[in-house]
Amino acid sequence: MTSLANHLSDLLGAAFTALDLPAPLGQVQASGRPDLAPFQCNGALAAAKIAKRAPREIAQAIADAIKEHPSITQVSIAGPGFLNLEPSQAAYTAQAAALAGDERCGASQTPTPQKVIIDFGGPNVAKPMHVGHLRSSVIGDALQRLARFAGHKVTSDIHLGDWGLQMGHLITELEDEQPDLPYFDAAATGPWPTEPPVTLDDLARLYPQAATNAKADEGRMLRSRKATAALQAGRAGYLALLHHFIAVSRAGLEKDFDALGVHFDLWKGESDVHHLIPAMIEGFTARHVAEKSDGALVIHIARDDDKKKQPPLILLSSEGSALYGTTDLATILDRKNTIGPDHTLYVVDQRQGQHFEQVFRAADKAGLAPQTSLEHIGFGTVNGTDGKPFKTREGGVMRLSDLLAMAKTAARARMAEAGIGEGMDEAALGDIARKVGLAAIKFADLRNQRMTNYVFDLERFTAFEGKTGPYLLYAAVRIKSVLRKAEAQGLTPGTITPKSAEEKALILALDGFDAACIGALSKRAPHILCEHVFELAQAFSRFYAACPILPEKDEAMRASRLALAALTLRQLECALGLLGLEAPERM
RNA sequence: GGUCCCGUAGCUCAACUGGAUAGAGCAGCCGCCUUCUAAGCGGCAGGUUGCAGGUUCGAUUCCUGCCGGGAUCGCCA
Repeated sequence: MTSLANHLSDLLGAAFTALDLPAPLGQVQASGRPDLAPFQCNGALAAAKIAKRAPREIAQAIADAIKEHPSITQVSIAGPGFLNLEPSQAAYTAQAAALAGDERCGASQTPTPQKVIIDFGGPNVAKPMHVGHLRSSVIGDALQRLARFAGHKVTSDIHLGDWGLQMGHLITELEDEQPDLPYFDAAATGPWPTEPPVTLDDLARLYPQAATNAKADEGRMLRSRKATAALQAGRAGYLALLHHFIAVSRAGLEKDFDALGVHFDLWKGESDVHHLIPAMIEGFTARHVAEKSDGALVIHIARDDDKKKQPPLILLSSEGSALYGTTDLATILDRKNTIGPDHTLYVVDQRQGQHFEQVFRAADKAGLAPQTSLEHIGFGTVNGTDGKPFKTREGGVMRLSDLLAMAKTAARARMAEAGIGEGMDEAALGDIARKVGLAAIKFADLRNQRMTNYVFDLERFTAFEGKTGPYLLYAAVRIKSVLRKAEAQGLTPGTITPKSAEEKALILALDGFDAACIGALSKRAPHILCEHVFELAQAFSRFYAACPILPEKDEAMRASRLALAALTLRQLECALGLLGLEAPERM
């Protein structure tokens, strides 16, 4: 189906074409002045430059050409040549019917499906999930859902950080604490204990400890780097430790991501492409893509027209170990061989922008993938209300699981206060609180433009009023309640025939879904969809306040409003789903 | 110091790639529950878009220069 805005754009486009002007000038958009008309077209102003004619004169010609069309009830010219368009009653009715009859609630599918990989630049095995991981998880998840919904073939990969220096840090730090473990004997070949020598808490403690020590002591750093190289060279005890670390870490991560409702097709990590590295590097060297520099093996990626100095990508450190960029290249190679993606998105902190620039250029230079097929989806850092990196009151990082628990508790308290869910069992209440708390957190994150730095404010995250996740859920829940009662009374929805301003406004809001999905995906900007869902929920709330549904005496009008409510719920739940939110039955 | 990003209401953020009177939410004030969930709805107030120039019919948006904040700059990720 076609949105009303697109339908009108086609109409205006034809009118522009008839004047020997480009059709895209006919682009119709939601009006910036909804008090004047719901839609506007600014093409006459741009056309004035091309045709060297007065903009109002062109606008008048366009208006004359379209004013008799059945979809339009009024067209007027304002200011320097804005065209204001008011759709006809027939257009509203037809559009509502089309939306109600469309399985996808008005959202189109891409005409050019692609194979897309979404790399979440996963958590580091050595560190627990904290609030900083929220962004990549939630943004990446919204993008994978949007891309799938649009018809692309998506493969998501958490892509754990499990192969670099952090493993050397963990190994050597553990050795200092428990030197008698069998893993540290260079000659030992196993078998190894099946019980992991560490817990999740141990990992969380060991890594920062080692990193701090190494920063202060060059000799300590060298031990970590040598251990990293030895691990990568295949030392059996270290590999056994690696597998323990990954298993312990993954068990914790699965719990966290499950609680967050984020799922991946692949749980790959850097260590999974280890076996590809030697041959890859050999090939690079043979083809003179890579060369020696200061004891390391590098790929030069600087270009003559660079404004900014581009340091080379380091493939092998002077200790002989692979680095972050090396495994990223090997991963691109692996994906080329196993999946053959058209496009790869890396949803990773903006601070790694330079790293990805290096990797993408190197991949292009080495013939692994064209640079245009690789895209870094950066985002701002998570700061506290003071503008500095977020810390708890005690000065530590806040764990994601603690944040989720807090939001859930706050939601539960709000329900008790409002007397919601009396008579329900504890499990059902907990499930509602979980959904509400999760919606609060996810929406608070997603509604921000991706690139700007992000202020983490616990109060805002657990707020349930205003422009929040729970507000959206609440709109859906109220519709569900109405529909339940309608069904109990044997009432059935009918043809949507909007009469009031609120009903028309709601149809227009519904009609914006397609543009929101396209915008959010093409700009990799979930906040555009957030904006749409909020406007939809708002339009519904106004309709709900102004237009009685069940108490309405006129049968046709009641059936019309019931159908409009049902349609709204369908799109609301669809859009919420794309953002990774879920509406309960009651709240 | 080089490069990049940011600066919009008291606070947190939008503004569909140059359009009309810069919009929301929170906080503040005033109304609305014996009609479907008040986690709601309506209204009021709140701005020289960091500063100064430039480009043009028109600038939060594009260009230049300042001021202020952040990120990053070869073997960490």
